[in-house]
Amino acid sequence: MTQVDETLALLKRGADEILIEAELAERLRSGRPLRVKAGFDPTAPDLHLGHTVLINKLRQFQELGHEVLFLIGDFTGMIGDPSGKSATRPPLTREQVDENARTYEAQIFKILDPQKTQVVFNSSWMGEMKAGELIRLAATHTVARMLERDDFHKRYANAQPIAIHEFLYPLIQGYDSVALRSDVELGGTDQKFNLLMGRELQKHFGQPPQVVLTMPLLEGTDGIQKMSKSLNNYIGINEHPQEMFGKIMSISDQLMWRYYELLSLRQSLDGIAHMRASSERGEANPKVFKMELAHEIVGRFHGRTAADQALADWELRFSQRRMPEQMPEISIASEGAETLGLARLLKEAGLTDSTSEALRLIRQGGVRIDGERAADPQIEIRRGASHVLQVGKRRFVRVSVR
RNA sequence: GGAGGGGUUCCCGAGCGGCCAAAGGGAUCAGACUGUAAAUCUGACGGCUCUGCCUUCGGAGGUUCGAAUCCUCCCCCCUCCA
Repeated sequence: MTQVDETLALLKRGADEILIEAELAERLRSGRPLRVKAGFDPTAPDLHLGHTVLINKLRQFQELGHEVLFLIGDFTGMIGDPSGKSATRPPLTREQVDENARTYEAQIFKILDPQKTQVVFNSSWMGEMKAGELIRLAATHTVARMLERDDFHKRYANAQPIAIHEFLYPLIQGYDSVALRSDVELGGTDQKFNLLMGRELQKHFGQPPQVVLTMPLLEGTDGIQKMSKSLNNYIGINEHPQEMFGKIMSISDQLMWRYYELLSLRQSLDGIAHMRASSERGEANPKVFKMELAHEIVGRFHGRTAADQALADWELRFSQRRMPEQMPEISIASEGAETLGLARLLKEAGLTDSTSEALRLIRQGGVRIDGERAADPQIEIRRGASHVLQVGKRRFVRVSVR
């Protein structure tokens, strides 16, 4: 096995597809640092574990000596990647974009090497482009070609609206590759169309076409749909250690193996297969493996100590059903009344969204006062009293009535 | 420009004059069970001063004892034709 073969094998791990592998091998053989591009949405500076699948791969390129072009699509952000959900978005101000970029940096540099990362904005060349040039760019592709894209195709077939400007998105993303002279572009499998557009446009502009490397999309905590903020099935890398730990514990035992494969750096594929086999034979409790995974991931973003604490806290709360050591404290004004109804208090304390919900939960036995179930909606709390209110297994608040 | 179809509660989607705060599914929340915030089962799921009252079915008017359901105008989306 040559050095290039080894490198290639490394890069292929976890990747969904490499187009075209032979071209990647050739560029690796050249020995020069490759320009590796990946684009990100400017409005979403809140990265989640799904993004880290890709970022981990970028990191791998860096470790091999290549350069990462972290593209913030502030210009394309005006369009929004045509998912069918988002219509036209209001353009962000320069200040907002800069602010978001800083937030991105704070997050990605937990994984990427700042020395080998260039953060770039596509507004810096797209903002300069003349209308005539944009029309010439649009002239390079046909409507039929655009409709081949899966999103467009489905929306068109399902009688969903497609605005004309949405067709510009793939073109601009592709043009970014021209502007950056990228050698490789990474993206999720859902980005394949856009990534290939980069190849076509580079050829059109007389450049060697970039290699396209797609990574699988990580399913969200529901185990079905891809992880995304809008579906609220995500685990953000900036979430509190306890929350992050808990969310990982809440994924199904089934989904855990997928997370191991795509997120664990500690476990080899063989190691994962081994764990899986032993839990399927009933020799090991899947909960233990899930805790290991949660511990590894929390540790990656919050450090070892925080991960240890999150694990200990989780054990305490859910395996032993004890109250957490720390909880928010809230003081509620009784406004002259001698007592306050429990439902009202729950709402005021932010434990429920409405008193209706509070009453429901009380009737369903989901509310505890100082650890004792409170199933009577008529309960009143006296002024001056202080209690631990609990809703479900997870939400605690220490409330005092003044 | 012409013809037709459609906009329903967080999402999908039924309802098409009273029995509708409105089927069903999803999401969510709670309970049971459990070595998991897994799986499974059960229940809840607009708001409130909660056995009652108030506000919802694209928007504004109207018909009617009564409208998500009928009429008028308006806004938006889709399909076909031009």
